Amino acid sequence: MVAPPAVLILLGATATGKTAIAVELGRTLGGEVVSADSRAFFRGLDIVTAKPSVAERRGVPHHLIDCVALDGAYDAMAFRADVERLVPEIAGRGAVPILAGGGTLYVAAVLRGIFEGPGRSDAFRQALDATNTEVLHGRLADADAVAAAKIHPRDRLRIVRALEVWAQSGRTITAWQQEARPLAFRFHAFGLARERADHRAAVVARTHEMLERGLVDEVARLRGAGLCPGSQAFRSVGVPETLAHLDGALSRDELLDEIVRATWSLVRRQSAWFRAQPDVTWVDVTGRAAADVAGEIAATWRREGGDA
RNA sequence: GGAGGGGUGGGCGAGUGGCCUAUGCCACCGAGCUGAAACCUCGGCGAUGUUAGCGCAUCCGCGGGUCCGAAUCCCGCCCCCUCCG
Repeated sequence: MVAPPAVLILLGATATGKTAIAVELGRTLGGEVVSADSRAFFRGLDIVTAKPSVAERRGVPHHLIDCVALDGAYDAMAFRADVERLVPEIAGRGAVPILAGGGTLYVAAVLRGIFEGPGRSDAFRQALDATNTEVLHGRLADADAVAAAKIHPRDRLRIVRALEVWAQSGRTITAWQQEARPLAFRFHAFGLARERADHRAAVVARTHEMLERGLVDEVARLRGAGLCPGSQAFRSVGVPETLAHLDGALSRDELLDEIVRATWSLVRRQSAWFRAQPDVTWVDVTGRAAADVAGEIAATWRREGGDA
């Protein structure tokens, strides 16, 4: 019996340096990076998402970057399927699969698993458009009391999803969720932690850098290329803010402040989620070079026989 | 120098005699999250002194006063803004 492939997972909020550390790890361990960044999927979002350029990847193969059109859609189930396909391919080449990213739902879909019930139905959702959220919550309470108790009456997104699953399959989302299983690989998760003040400074520096690299021009170009408000790509930190700046609603300084604030808030949400994850080996990156951190992670990985 | 407006918790700002143990927003902090997740949602949160903590006391520019009761009314002072000289 062949042991399932081992996967190195690198968790880190925005601006913890995980992109550079993943590249270092790829070089030291002989690995390939699978991006779990919910924005790097989209073609065209380069500067706003601080996507690593080909030069920055330094010869380390990267997957799931630029795999979706700007106005396209992607979701956690698709991501899981991609990872399920990519990991054995990478391991088959004798390389270490390095799953790196800050997309919490996407990482969860792999680590915790995601149930295989019915997918999204736009027709179903449209039919609910006119109905008040609390009414929908009441309907959910009738169908699935457990889910209704867990989901706040005002959390429309999740209420709708639960009703959608119920309507399409005749089974409750609660029942489905219990069947979710992690992908059948061996995982070792490393989390990158950074002291708050230092982390905050990194967010500011990163935002300055984006502006210098041409954030405003990039977003202007994307608007011309059909970036529309309803799309997933539009909902990226920095995009709405920059559009407001292009329309004259924000000065350049205000734009900077707004992006820093939105990014920080993202960092906090990501951190809260990662913090709650079990079985994560935490590594403090404060004030350290990427190579140094990667060296520590690689050593632990080898010691624990990650690829044994 | 004259006339008017204003000083409220980290920021903006409401409150103009008792319901102020000061609304709201922002920032900040925490939490939830199972096919949009960089989404969506909920909670906490003024200052100082004192205390192990619960708590208690004081604080709405500063100092007095009126009143049973003052962020709110009166007097004085300080500071800011606008206009006139």
